[in-house]
This record gives sequence, structure tokens and C-alpha cells, in this order.
Amino acid sequence: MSKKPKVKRVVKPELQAKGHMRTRAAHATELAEDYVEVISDLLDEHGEARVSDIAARIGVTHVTVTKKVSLLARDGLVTTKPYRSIFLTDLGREVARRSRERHQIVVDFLVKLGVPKDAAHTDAEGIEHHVSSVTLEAFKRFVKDEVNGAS
Amino acid sequence: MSKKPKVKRVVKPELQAKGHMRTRAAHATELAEDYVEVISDLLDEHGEARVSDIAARIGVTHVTVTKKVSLLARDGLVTTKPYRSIFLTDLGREVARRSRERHQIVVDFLVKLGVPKDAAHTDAEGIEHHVSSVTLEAFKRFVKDEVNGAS
DNA sequence: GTATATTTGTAGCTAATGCTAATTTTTTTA
DNA sequence: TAAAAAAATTAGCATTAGCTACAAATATAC
Repeated sequence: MSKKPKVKRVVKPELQAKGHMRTRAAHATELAEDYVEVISDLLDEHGEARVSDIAARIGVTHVTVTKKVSLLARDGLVTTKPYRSIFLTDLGREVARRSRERHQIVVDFLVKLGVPKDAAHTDAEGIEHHVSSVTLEAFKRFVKDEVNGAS
Repeated sequence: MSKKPKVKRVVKPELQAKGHMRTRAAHATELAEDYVEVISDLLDEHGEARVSDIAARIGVTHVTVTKKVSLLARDGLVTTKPYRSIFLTDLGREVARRSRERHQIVVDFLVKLGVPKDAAHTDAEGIEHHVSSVTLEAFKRFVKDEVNGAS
């Protein structure tokens, strides 16, 4: 039977597996980063980060937030006291800083590329966690470089 | 006390929530897409897609694959028979096609941007699922457009 | 200061992704 | 063809992310 076309060998399997594993690892951290980013924003804006405000920004119920926050506390990113505002630890602040920086780079990059601002923001939310440092540098270069879309 | 700096209002909360919700939705589909893509590749290359090969490419145990495959079958993306190769349904093939197309665009885009091939592939794995159609179009434009890095 | 409203927390559920260990089926090899 | 090897399945566990419903604490209003 004519089975076994053996078309193009796209990528090496191990490399592919590595890619998927990296994606999985990214997933593990990205939700935490999102929370920390939101908490950081709220602290900047209101001086406190309440469960219900976090919930509103992330689009989940307050219960989900409470649960996640306790995991973040376990992992040393935030401090909590019952019925009190959530605050960031030093580590949490550092994660927030890097996260926000990366987010901004991705947004700027997409905007410069011609993506509408709203879409840029939404897409950045998803993309930012999957960008390696090499790619991030490339993004930065592109944003800085003035000679790009120069018709 | 001097609390309440009220710095920059970055994004509207509802918009931000929407972004996070979209990211969550993307997560729900992206693993399925990864599997379908891998299965499609294996079918092209060997005429069959075995559990152990899928496991090797994705980097998980064969048990995890078996479980996920049964969910994919439930969702109408693949067909399975015990101890036999997995095949794609029409829907599965369509998903694979679109997925691969998107993947390729992202890879080409990153490469054109100056990201090394290996990193481009790895990053694309994570990024491809979070790219809206608007952004994808922008990527395409950038790849096609010859006047970019033109010094 | 008490009553009401808001906010936070807890209990208990579903579903998905991962794993190891043990079993069963299929394939290969001697 | 019978034994050994390889591959797939099943059972059962842990973790995480969601939810609703209910209880407790805090804040607000009168």
C-alpha cells in the first residue's frame, strides 16, 4: 500500500518536545504573573489591592481569587491577612516589574507593527508570557529602530 | 497619610478582564491544537499516529496522551480504536491545517525579525495560540513586505 | 449603636493535566 | 508457535483553576 509519504521533516522531535515543555512551564507561571501584575496596578492606583477588585480585573469570581492568592502567598509573591488588602513581597514586586516591562515592550511592538491599540493590549496579555529573551530583544530593536515602515 | 498616588490609568478594567478571559479561552484550545498538529505531522510522516510517538513529541508520558486523546475524541477532533493508531476527523484536519498555517506564519515572522530559527520555533509554539487575526495579518504583511530591514 | 450592605472566606463540587504502578494487548523474535 | 519485548490501557493519586452556595467579618447607613 502506498502509505508513508515521508513528507518534509519539519523539526527534530526532541526540539519539539522541548518547545512544548517550555510552553507548559510558561503556563505554570503566567497566571501568577497576571495576578501579580494586577495587584501591582491596584496598589499603585489605590494603595491597596482587594480581592473583589482583583476579581473584577481578571474576570473571575472572588472565590477563585482568594484561592489563587493563597497559592501566591505560599510561593512567596504576596502577603495576606484575612479581610485585609493583599500586598506584594519584594519578590512579587520584582516579578511585577519585569512582567510589566515585558508587557509594555510587546504592546509597543505590536502597535508599531500596525496592530490597533485595543487588540495589541489583548494580544499582549497572551503573548508576553511566551516570549524568550532573544525574541524580546528583537522586539525591542524593532521598536527602537526608526527605519522600519519608512515608505 | 500620603497613600493613593493615582498614577497612570493603563487600561479600562473591563477591557483588561476581557483580555484575561480571552487568554483563558485560548488555553482551553491550545493544548488540543498542539496535539492535533502533532498527530497531523505523524500521519503525514508515517501514515499513523501512535500514542508513544505523540508522547515523545509533546514530552509527556504515554498515559497523559491516552487521556487527552480520549478527550479529543469526545470533542470530535480524532477517532480512536483501542490499541490502534489515532486518526483525525474532518474537523481535526481542519484545525490542524489552520494551526499549522498560523504556526508557520509566526515562525516566518520571527525569523524575518531576526530571531534565530530554533528560538523562533520554540517561541512560536507558545505564541501562535494567542495571536488574534488582526495581529496575524500584521505578521503576514511584515513577512511579505520586502522593505523592512532595508538599510 | 444597631441594622443593612458589602466584602471576604469556607465547604464542596467539576474538570483538566500531569504522574506512577500494574495490567492487558499487540508485536517481534527466537 | 511460544516467549519476550513493546505499546496501550486502566486505576488511582496530586495539583490547579474554575464554579455555586453558604457563613462570617467588615464597613456603611440610619
